[in-house]
Amino acid sequence: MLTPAYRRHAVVPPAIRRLTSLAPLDADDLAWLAAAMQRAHQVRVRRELMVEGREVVHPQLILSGWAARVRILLDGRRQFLSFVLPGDVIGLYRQDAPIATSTVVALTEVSACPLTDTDLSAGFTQALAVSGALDEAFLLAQIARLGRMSALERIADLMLELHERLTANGMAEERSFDLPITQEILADAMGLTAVHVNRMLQTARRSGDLLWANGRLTIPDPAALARQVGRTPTRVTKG
Amino acid sequence: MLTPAYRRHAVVPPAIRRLTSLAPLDADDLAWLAAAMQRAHQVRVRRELMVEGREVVHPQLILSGWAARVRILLDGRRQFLSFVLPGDVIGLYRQDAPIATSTVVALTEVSACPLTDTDLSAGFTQALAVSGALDEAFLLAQIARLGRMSALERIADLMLELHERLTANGMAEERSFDLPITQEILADAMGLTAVHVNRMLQTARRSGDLLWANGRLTIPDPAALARQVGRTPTRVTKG
DNA sequence: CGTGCTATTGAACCAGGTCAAACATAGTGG
DNA sequence: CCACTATGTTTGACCTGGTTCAATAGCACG
Repeated sequence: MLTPAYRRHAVVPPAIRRLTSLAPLDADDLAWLAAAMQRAHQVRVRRELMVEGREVVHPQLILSGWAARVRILLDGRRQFLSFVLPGDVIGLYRQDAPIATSTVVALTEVSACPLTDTDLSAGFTQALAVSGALDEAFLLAQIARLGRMSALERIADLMLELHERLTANGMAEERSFDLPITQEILADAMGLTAVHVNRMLQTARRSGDLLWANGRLTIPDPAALARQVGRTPTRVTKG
Repeated sequence: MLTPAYRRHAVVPPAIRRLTSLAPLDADDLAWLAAAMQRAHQVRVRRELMVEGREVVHPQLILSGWAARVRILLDGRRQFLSFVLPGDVIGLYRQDAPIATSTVVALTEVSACPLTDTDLSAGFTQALAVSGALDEAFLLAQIARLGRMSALERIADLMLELHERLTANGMAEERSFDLPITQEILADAMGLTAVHVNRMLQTARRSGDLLWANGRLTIPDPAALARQVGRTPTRVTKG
């Protein structure tokens, strides 16, 4: 067996980084994963990886780029349900003949690979289970944000969540990460208008809580901000 | 084998009614279910069926009564994440050593039974998978409501959702159902204040969209209201 | 009858929305 | 190299849906 590509590089790809952090994967698991990653395909910005109501062929593992689950109301109002990051899996359902419960759209150029049944080795199953549980936890957090937090709190809380998730797959620094979205997208994720998001970001910048410039978000003091908005790390397994 | 209790009655219990509507259950499945239901226990109003962050022992099937998943912020703000109705399953995780991602609290007296591993027969697995997918779909709907709908739309949309769910387990009439909650609970579910919920309910009543009196909610014309708020039935499987 | 919810109403207030214009910035094609 | 277009950010003035606070009323229950 050849040494997988990621072993020859200094950096482990985000998707592998994340999955191995969810459950211990052995050599077999990693080999399957490497094979799956061979089948990666690119998705252009604004294109859909999955469409609500349509039948799901197979789950997909995101390898790079940002995507989001989205729902559009009849009059055009748009709500992003969650962000989809490298290492995330979409379209994983356990029932027969599943249809997608939401549309997933690429926010940047995205690379993703299908996960066929044969990819689901032992260690993998556990990793996907944990991943699914985390997905749910993030949906719950999103509900609490939209329902009961102020605009400023929502933004701070989301940024901390993204920082947490991007840290898990090696895409974040100690106190910053690339944030390749527009203020309008952030607004549609937080149930706000772009104008108000802009103003709140300025407020956050003035108070030194959040700096966002040139596509990079900086949280000067993540721990302090987390304390301030009452956020605790998301956990779904014991130990 | 004795005839299960529900066969001797004219009405099928809501939990069984719902589960059989999610996937065909054979005699074996139903026998297991009947056995599980023997182990039912009661939970008093305001008591918790499950606590966020605590390890989950086994999943529980709700047999009667209303519950809700809830999150409380540090300063006391409360957000209900979803309603839990008879036939719903809570605490079903696929990973090892799972911890609950949210607290589930009884809104009325609740009867629930644990689902031990032995309960998970063949047909059951599919039913639980569909149930899980529906749960997720309802969380997504909740996000869209909170993020992008007006107070009136949120209430109408939620009532239609509840009507849909209660119809599935036989607890709703053609155009009405029992709604055993307070306006304050509804407010905390919709990210509003009780005062505003009260006013919007009056508006809905005046316009003839929604009538709520004596713990019973009536939707004079469900189809028309659904059209009005742009709601389509929640589906997660083909066919 | 008091005590404790829950529902209802009124009045003042404000977080966030709306509308519209200005200002970047980056392609892109001539 | 310069319009020209397109997309994103920023700002100002004004507006409104929903909140807040406080008081009243209805009702079940011990």
